[in-house]
Amino acid sequence: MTDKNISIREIAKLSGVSISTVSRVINNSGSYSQKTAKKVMDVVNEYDYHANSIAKGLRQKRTNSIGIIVPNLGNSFFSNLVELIENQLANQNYSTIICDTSNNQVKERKSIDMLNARLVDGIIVISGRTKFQSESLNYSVPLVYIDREAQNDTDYYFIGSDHYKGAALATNKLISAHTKPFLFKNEKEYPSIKERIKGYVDTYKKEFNTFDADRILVVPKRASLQEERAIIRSRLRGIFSRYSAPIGIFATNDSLAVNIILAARDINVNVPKDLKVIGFDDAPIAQYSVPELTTIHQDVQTIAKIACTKLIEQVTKPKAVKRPQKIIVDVSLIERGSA
Amino acid sequence: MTDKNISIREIAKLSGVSISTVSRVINNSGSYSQKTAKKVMDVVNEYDYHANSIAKGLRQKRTNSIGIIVPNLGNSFFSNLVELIENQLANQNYSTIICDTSNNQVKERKSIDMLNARLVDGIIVISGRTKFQSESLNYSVPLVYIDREAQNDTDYYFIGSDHYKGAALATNKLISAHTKPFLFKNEKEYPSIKERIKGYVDTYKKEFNTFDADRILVVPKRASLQEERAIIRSRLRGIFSRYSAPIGIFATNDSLAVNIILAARDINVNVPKDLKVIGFDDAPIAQYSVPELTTIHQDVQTIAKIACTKLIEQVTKPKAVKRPQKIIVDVSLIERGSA
DNA sequence: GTGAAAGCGCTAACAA
DNA sequence: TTGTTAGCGCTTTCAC
Repeated sequence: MTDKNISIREIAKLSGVSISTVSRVINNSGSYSQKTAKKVMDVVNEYDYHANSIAKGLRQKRTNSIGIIVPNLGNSFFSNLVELIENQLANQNYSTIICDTSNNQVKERKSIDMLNARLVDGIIVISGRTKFQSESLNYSVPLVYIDREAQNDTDYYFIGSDHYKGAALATNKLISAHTKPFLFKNEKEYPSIKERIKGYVDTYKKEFNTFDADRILVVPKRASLQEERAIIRSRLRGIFSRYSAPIGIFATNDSLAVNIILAARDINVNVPKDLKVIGFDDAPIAQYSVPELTTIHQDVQTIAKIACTKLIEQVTKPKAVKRPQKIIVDVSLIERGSA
Repeated sequence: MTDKNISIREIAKLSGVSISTVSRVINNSGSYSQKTAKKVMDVVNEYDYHANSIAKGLRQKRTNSIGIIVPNLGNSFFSNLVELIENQLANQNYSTIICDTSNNQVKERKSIDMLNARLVDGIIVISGRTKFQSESLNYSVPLVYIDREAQNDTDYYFIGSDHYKGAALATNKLISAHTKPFLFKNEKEYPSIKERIKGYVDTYKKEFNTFDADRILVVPKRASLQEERAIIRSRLRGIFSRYSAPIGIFATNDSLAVNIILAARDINVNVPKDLKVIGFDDAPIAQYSVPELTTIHQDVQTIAKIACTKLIEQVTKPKAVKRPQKIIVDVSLIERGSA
């Protein structure tokens, strides 16, 4: 292990040509003879030379790196997305600078400044708590939003699942199982969650021509799962005291849905016989509950692929960039045992 | 949104001083009067100037970025680790370049070359399938290994959980519940898993003065969880046909452990009465099984913290670097319902 | 086909 | 306290 990276200048010296010739050969640009190419490449290989991408970036104003802003890697939906995106980008020789904002707006702002200073070629913004501060970008870097649209920012691509349709699928499934479904949600209402609620409400109204707001129950976040399940149990008892089985519940995410199944078990309610539960996301956990969770599958693979394609398209052909688009990716109902 | 980042030269011009003075002010280095400082900062704020970190990096040979190599972000242990590390680093103004190698050695090699070319100030390598190819690094960048030691590479820090002790804790717990515990494992044997097995075997031998290799059962990975559970069921049936309840099982990871609980349920074996199961990792899933999983908690928080501290120590005080160390982080038994 | 030279934006001697 | 200047390693005109 030598202690220093060799530079293009030394390669030039060692192979007896000029720096510019070395540059041409290793970048396969301009013209050069096969003979010089071989001379140069031999030295390059011998010394395991790799161009300094910092210098290259400074010179070209193009760093072959993409920033990715994510609210919380602890959430499997996000970490899967990031993994898939990183893979796509790496295949095209882009490196990924990751910024986990912990759902914190100050960190989000700092991340953007940092990415900006690092001259990233593009940024992928994955859903976060609040409106993304794109106005704080002081230069025009290609931007793609996933899962949550930027408010007041129609200049960029947006890619997201069809949350509305997913909710409708779930609700209809519950209705056709002879229930008048309830909706369980957490407190926070991200735009994607709003869409799910809307899909549920509309579908419900369409079927029953009426909708009573207390069909929507809120499960606040608590420090421990135990406390959350206690809250769910009391909600469940409330429902079963006023309505008769079977009851249907559409939960706005899978961990909530599984917690409902577990709470039901605690109070001896049979799922799916007396209680039918459908979640959203198709998180790993959906396959570890008893019964396994029926849920709406988000096509993370496709979302990641489109996001990368569209971003790199903008990066490489800034001229050809069409009017920004809103791309909605289809979802599907995965029937397992819970409904 | 202006279309171009303003440079230090323009700030200098606008505030009527030289670029070196601007540099001194924004970096709070050298000396300058309060008056010039104010003049400069006013312009800096007005134009929302941020130093170009690429140029800075090229000049200083220090990029304030850290590379992190991870085998698979889909694994919650790894994604949690990465999230915590990213947070620590961001607090100290380092950005994180992430490389998900998908457990693929070619990608690992490519990642290292890339990080090398990007002049990262340090690299954190999180456990992967095979020996980390540190000899391919052609310059001496500080390196910290997490969860898997580099073979033939004693020049760097290593931080990992006390897998051996964790396994011993689990095994002893099972023994004190009057079982002669079995061990369930997947095919792959990472070094950390090897330690767990060793801890189990040693503890078993210590108690019973003998050890029979078919106490160790292998559950191969399959395309679907259903198939894996079918295999587990048959293993379980085999055990119950030859031994009487209660049976104890130490599983080398939590998802395997939860699958065992689910398989047991399928064949009407009561957990924890007739079958006691202990996992390893304390993954999120451990709290979603019925009964909840008793498991060994890895202190990811501490691991991340030490890794970052040690790495940044090496980055900032290369002289002061002590002899590399192997740091073992304590683990603990979390008693829930499954054992 | 090849080389010389300018310069990307910044920091860090060194002078003044 | 401040300014001048020389590069960091690379690409890219522009000559030859």
